[in-house]
Amino acid sequence: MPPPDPLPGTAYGFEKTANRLTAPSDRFRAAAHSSKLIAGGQLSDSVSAQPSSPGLPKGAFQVLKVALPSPLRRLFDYLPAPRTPACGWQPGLRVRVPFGRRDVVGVVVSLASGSELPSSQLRAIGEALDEAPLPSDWQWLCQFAARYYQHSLGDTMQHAMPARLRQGHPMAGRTQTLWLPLPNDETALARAPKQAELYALLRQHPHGLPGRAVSAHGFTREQLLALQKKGFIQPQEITLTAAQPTGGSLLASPSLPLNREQATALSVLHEKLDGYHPCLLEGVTGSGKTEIYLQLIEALAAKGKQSLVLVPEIGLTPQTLARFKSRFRVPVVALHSGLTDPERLDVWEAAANGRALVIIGTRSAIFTPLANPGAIIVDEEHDGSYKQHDGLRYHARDLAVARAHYHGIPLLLGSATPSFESLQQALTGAYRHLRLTQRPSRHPPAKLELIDLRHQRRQGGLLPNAIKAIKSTLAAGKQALIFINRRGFAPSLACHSCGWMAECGQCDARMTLHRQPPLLACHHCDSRRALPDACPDCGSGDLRALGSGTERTEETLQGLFPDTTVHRIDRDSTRKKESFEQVLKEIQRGEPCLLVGTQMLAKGHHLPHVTLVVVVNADGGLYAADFRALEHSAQLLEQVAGRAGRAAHPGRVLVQTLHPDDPHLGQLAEHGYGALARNLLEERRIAKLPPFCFMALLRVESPQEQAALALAQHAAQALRQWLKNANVPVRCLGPVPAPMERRQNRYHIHVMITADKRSHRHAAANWLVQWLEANREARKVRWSIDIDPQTLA
DNA sequence: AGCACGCCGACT
DNA sequence: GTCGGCGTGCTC
Repeated sequence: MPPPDPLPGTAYGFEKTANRLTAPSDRFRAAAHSSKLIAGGQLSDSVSAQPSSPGLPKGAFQVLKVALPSPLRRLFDYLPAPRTPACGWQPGLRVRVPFGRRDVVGVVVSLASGSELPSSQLRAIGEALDEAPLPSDWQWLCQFAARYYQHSLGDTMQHAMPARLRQGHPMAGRTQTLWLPLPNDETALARAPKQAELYALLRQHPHGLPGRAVSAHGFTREQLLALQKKGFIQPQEITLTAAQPTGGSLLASPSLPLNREQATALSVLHEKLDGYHPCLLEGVTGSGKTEIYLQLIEALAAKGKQSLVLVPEIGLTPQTLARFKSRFRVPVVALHSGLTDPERLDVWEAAANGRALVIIGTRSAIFTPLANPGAIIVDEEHDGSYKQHDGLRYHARDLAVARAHYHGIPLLLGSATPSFESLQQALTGAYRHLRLTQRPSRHPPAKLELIDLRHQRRQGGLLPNAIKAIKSTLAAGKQALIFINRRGFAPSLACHSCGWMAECGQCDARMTLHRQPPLLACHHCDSRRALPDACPDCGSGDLRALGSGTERTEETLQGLFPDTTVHRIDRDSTRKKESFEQVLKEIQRGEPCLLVGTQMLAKGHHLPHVTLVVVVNADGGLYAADFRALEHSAQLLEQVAGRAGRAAHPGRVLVQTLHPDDPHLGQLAEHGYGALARNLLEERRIAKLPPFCFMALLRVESPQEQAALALAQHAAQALRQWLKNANVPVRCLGPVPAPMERRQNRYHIHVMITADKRSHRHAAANWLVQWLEANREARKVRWSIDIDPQTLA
């Protein structure tokens, strides 16, 4: 049976709680039904939080609907715990409940007067974990994300809260024991030399030392307790906070002077610091986008408002952080992978209660609650790391749009190479469009020089002309960056006698040849194999490496330039923590050297001494099946090219290609990303591809190809039937095998859904998910739905 | 997702 | 005789 009403608001009792979760701004109420919420189109009613009649149920409620950490897309009814929390029962309370035969942490979503189940089947909440609900903006965002991405609300909430809260730890700030010295007669410690030593140490710290520092000095807990017993010291519990308010002026260091473009952009932003104002800041590499962010943050901080800054995964470097922290005297906190769980909770709390004025983080930071939201800034908004590729498959940039709208605050999307979604919004005027075209160095961005790979000998993937250019760059005392998008020594190993190729046993992929250490590795699963001495098929010893990866190019260059340092920078070479930072520091010192690396090098890093960039092969995205491949490839090329000549020296960018006549590549080389992007947008419009349509992708996977295919087929069939009957204008394609059908011995099948309107796509995706949840066959096969998929792989 | 229950194969 | 494989089903 098809599920009931797939259109607005059946899941999660959403309407019931929406009234408690509506935006603080009145503007939101007015706009809720008509505004463009997410890049690229109208927000459907069915996705928004609908303001509804206020108030809790009139009669005495009897049950609490709780979101639990489970993939099940529904809420569970519970009776109240014996003890009522200080705030009374209300949505947003974290609770511990019995679930099956274990105890789990959940969040109360709504109160109801009764349950569909007889009360004899209901269990009581174990306890409320907090005395006040979780922040309402956080609740709203979880609700929104769960609905928009068709994900379990409980699971979404688990994902969106810090691990400590997920595990049921109390919200109260982290405490630490400080040991304070008391005045006493130390001669009494003559017979306890260790204790005397410890006492002396603490005397030097009249404000106390934390226990950890004491043990770091080599003292034991027993010694501390002995001293306490004798009245020499006393412990003090203090609450640690991520951000201590700091007095005095806002800025720790002065703002930088702005050029005219920057000043114009900033004054436009300053005009509207209140209300939802989405804005695309399209600025070429080195045009000073960060300075705009900093001065916008400054203006908001002056009014006591918080700024949430999202940066790409690899963008959250100590340097970026230092730049923000050293500018402001106000509390700046960062959410990065290096934090411990308690530290993360600290940051969360500091943001939730308004103590932290600047919050910087990667993708998941979009779920940080804000007490006084001022603006959301998404740096490098086109970056792929904003999209989560498993579980809750959210796009942090899109949630940022939704959130800025909800709060009624400005949204600033910055990029040198904007995503087509954001660019289209800017071109239609839905977003304000600010452009920065000047670089402080006054050099125009280096043009790409295409060089023909066909019919030419190459060494380590490099053409003679490229090698010549590298040579003269080194001779001039500069650095060159060689960009290859392939790790390892060579992308494959082949037998020249019989044509055998090293293939992964678990994936439809070739194995990559590595030299350090020597082995064959699959880059799509974790399988690796020893290097064969001879061809496993024909026994020939004539095995050859095909193509070049970073290792091979590094080796070739080291051979060609034995007196020059060659740094290889990829996931393999920088596996050890800190080593990347170390190498970057050395590079920034400016000795002539060569950098060979993957994407890691392409993005964001300041490499002032690089004057030559060589792209070993630009063809990766040119003729790929994925309709976004060209967009991503153009972004990457433009970003790499931006590494050349950032400081006082003009740069060159050599792009090796098998298709020097390709019109897209030609346009990128001649007129830059902006021109190509605008052109490709027209192609997308004609082909009715995003951002001119809305997609959802059903992925089905199973170790048995037939099982995956059968489910996908039945799902597609059922959906088509429903679309026809309900007269919903949505297209359904497939099932088709995924581009790499077999990965880790699992077969991947896709069904694609496209619609002209977001609301129609939402209705179809929602129906499909409910059909799958109710389907027995679907329980045996793994499936997931990807809303706004970024890649079709 | 967990975590049971349940019914068939090789082992102390 | 049991330990344990993963199929099936449930969680308010």
